[in-house]
Amino acid sequence: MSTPQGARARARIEVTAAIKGEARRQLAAEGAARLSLRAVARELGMVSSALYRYFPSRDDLLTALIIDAYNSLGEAAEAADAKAGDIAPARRWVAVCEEVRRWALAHPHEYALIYGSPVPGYSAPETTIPPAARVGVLLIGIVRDAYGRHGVARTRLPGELEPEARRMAAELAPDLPPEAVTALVAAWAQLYGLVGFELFGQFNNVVEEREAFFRHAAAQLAHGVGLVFP
Amino acid sequence: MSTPQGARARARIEVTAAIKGEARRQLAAEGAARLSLRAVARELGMVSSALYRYFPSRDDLLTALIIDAYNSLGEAAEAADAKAGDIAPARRWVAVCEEVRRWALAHPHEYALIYGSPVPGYSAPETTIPPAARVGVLLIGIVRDAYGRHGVARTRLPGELEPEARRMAAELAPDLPPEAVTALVAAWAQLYGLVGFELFGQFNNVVEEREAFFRHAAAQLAHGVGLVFP
DNA sequence: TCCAATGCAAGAGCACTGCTCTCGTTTAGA
DNA sequence: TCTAAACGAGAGCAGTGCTCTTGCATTGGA
Repeated sequence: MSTPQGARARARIEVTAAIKGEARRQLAAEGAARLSLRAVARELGMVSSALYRYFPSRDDLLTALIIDAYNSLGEAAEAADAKAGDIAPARRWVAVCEEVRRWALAHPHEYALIYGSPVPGYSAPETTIPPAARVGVLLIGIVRDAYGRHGVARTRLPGELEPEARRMAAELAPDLPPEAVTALVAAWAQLYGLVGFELFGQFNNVVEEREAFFRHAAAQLAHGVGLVFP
Repeated sequence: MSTPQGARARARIEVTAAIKGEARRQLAAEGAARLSLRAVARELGMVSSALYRYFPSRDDLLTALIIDAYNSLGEAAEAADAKAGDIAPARRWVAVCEEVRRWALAHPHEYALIYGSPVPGYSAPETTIPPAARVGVLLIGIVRDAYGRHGVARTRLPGELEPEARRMAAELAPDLPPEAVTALVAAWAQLYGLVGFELFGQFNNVVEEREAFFRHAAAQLAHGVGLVFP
């Protein structure tokens, strides 16, 4: 385990980790746009061209950071859900939403990297999909739990949306009613609207008590997907 | 009117407009991050340093484009509202939301510039506030109209949010009940969550029938702020 | 054990970027 | 008419991502 292959392979793993670590530091400090390969190399005492042995391009380094950010957010959300324990699904929902907001405020540049404007000329590879889905999967689980316990409040869908709702349900949560899945997907996107507006300054001079405002809005989102507060 | 001052002032206005025009073209084609002062100057047949006589920095040029983008979106939304005519407020709401989405899909880079991650080291000056508020003001007007016609559905606010809700109402729409204003601000942010997720690829492999999905979600938002569909 | 193949760091260099400074020229106002 | 401001052009600085070549060190097979 300590030396799976030769010393060379071990060194490679260590250097790769050091590059990612320094890149993450610079990302957190300055943002993705100011993340410079040369600065990372400089800080690590190596020359910029040497860095290309580990990451073929700046975009590949960014991809690694994107995956890390998704996983960090996913882990935080999952931990918050676990810590919430066996409470009403609606309260679990709010707890997870609040943790997403907390994580975003603590890691603004990472958040901007994964949920802000995409870097031009960059398209995220398939590898980012599973980490990106973690929060969504978690929210689905909460609604599933509520459905198993006492059902969810049901609403009517417009006819034009019914086939799509059925398709999404089949794809994401076959055990849930299509209206619930549709509402869930919308609430998922709306959650990030709330977080993004606060983080990117759109709430400046508008909302002051942001935590209380967010808590209320998250509770309304829960209500929208059919979760009820006991 | 044609020559308000001398030929020099007129030329200045024309050159400034040409720079903004070319910059807007490059922004639409490549995105804000790839907008290059030198490329703009090159395309206009001038040398890069000459451009600094008109815009003191790249950020100032970006600010001009941001204001234009906000105004373009605001005009589109206002036009869509005017075109909708004297229909039920809930339907006006959906019409405006759909126009916001349409504009965003037609101008993805402009949308990313104003609602995506902020450019690092850049803080929007005060001048951007009024254009940025146009869509919000329009939505407030719709709810006000509904309130004047037949009131809006009222919900209860948690106690911790009441002072903030009153403050927001006093600031944004003193003639509306605080719960309505709170719901309105949340729905405003959530609208951009829906649009951003579609535009930035978060709906890939999740939502297919995006127009119908969005229409339904926008109607649910209207419902959330107390508007009713006749 | 030796040796060829490979991995790696370093350096030079290319084509860019935003931005500054200087130098003549043109223009507008006193 | 004279002067100060505005202007375009050019050179130059410090920085960027990325490529290519050059040597050295390590590795795995004969």
